[in-house]
Amino acid sequence: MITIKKIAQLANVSTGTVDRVIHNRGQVTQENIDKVNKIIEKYDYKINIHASNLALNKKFKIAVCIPKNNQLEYWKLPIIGIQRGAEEYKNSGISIDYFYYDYNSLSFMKTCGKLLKAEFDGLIIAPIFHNESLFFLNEFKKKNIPIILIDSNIENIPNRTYIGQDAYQAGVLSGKLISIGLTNKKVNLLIVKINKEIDDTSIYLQRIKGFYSYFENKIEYKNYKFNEVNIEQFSKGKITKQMFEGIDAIFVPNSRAYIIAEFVMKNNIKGVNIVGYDLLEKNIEYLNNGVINFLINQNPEHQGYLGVCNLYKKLVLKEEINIENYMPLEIIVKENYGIK
Amino acid sequence: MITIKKIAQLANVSTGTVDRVIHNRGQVTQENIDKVNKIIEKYDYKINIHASNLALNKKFKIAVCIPKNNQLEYWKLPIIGIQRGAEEYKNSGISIDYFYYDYNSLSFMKTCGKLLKAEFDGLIIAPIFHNESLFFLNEFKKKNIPIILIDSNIENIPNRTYIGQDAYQAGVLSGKLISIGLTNKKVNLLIVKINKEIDDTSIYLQRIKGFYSYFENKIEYKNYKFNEVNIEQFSKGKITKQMFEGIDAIFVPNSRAYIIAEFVMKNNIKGVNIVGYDLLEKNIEYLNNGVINFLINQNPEHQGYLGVCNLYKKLVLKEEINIENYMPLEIIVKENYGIK
DNA sequence: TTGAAAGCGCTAACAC
DNA sequence: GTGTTAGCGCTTTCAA
Repeated sequence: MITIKKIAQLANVSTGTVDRVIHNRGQVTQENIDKVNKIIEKYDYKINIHASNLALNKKFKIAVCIPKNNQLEYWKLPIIGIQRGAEEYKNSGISIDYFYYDYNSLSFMKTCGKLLKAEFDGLIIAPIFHNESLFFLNEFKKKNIPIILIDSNIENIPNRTYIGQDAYQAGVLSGKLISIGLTNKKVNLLIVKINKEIDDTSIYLQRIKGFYSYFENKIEYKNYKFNEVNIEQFSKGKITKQMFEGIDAIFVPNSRAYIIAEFVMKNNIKGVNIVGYDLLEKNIEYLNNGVINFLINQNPEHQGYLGVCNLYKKLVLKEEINIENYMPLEIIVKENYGIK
Repeated sequence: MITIKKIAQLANVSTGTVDRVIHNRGQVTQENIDKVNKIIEKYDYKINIHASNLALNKKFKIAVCIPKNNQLEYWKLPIIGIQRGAEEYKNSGISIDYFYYDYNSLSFMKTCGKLLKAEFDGLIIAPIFHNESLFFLNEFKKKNIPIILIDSNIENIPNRTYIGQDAYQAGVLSGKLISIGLTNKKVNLLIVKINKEIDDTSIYLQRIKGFYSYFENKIEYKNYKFNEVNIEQFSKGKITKQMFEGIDAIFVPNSRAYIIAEFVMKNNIKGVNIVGYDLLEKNIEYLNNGVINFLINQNPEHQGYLGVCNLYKKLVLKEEINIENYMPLEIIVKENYGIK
């Protein structure tokens, strides 16, 4: 392994000059630039990361901006992953600051405002609210730091990294899963949209789009009928038994399938397939007792962990990172849940 | 962040003494040991990995011992993952030496013999052959280096790391998958064992065990009948049409489901569910045209990648690594194949 | 049993 | 434009 010192000797220049060439700091004649680059190439010089980081003696601060997790079970999971990553890389100069927001756009914007004033070297953010995110991400860009989006994707942000599900494809898959085992001549599907105040997050809409697309232009599904109902999350009373009359299968495009499963179980409704998302405790409960057939997991814990790993790679190892990291679409049934 | 120098000042000793305490090198009075440890604790001293590695100036060699991949499509995949890891950590002093073996126990032992004489700091090995592996792993242990098993597990080796599938549970899952959509009163299942010369690898046997266990003691499956056939891999002629008479579903406990799928398709046999393992090209082909219903993926690429990551963590970052890393049991259907 | 000091390879400030 | 050099924090050798 050749070092800067050796390169300097071979090129008849000083280590300072070699360093300037390597980092494009300018102030070197073209002649010397060429000389040094030739040697670098010839001997396949690779920077010694340890020496570099020691000399830089820089600590890296990562800001994490995601929903508060004390109310939302789902959002505990990315945190767990992030903490695992933090633990792993703490001796390499990585530290983490958390910026939580409540699950509404106002709080999101406030937190982003704080973030604008803060100092950090990398950002992991769950950009739940599309337009607001678009605005702030463009602001953050000016800080010229690596930005990692988890959970929700925002395109059109140059040079950002996305870690999460391909929401559209996740919808397609749910279409497949829901149609497994449906052998009736006529099939009635129910899509249940269980919303918070605003839940037009792009993930949600794309899943529904993907779901429908699965059935498009396939003759074997020409007798499928699709019904949609909207339910407010906190008014379970609005769920009625008649919604389920004649229904063969139910698709819940967010993590709240357990609300439907609960109703189905209590009212002893038989023979409906339920497909939903995310491994919340209650979802798992109904998966285990057979009310929910399939859950699609987007591995939020791993998303968080990968977020930290990617920033470690970028900041410490100085490597390029992928622009897009889609999580595998994990199909979860009772028998493969919890295998680590 | 406190440094060794500061600790030395605070304890009124030299940096050498602090270093001796930190690394338990002995040659220090109990009094000084206590003094230094107290300060370390008080200020939560963490070693600076970069400085440490720079001073050690050590390069780490990883030996990789897996089947040759020019004939075996499957074994290309761990290599891809390993190469990805190698690329990622090459500037941190990690390099990789490959030791390939042919898929038979003699070649495996020969290669292990070479390995015994070689010098390296960490080992990634696919211990396909159980007894042979048991012997050699115990020999490798004497080198006192971290050992990572991928693909196949060997228990009873103290302090080794396993990265791979929980084969038993993978069998259980295939039981579940095969019974999806089977609504007949009487069900005939066929287990097709397609063997190489010796294919009593533990993975294979455990999958079959897990498969049967899924149906045990469940009344809803009391009308299931199980049939087994053995086929030599290279004598496809032995597959006969009558094997499939009255059969509702077929379980192939290794990666060769495509052989059955091919026969089923050519002979226009309808209405059998096929469940198999691994995303070989041919398996995917039959998954895509609907002959194979489910494939269970054990993510061999990721196994390789994780192997390198784990050794990086252990050797470079000096962190403890998990003893067991089970891959999630990925259920693959057409709609979620290839999402990265 | 201890301390002093050189050196790992790179960075960056400073002097020329 | 270029060279010199101190210093990042740790390891290890050597002398005491």
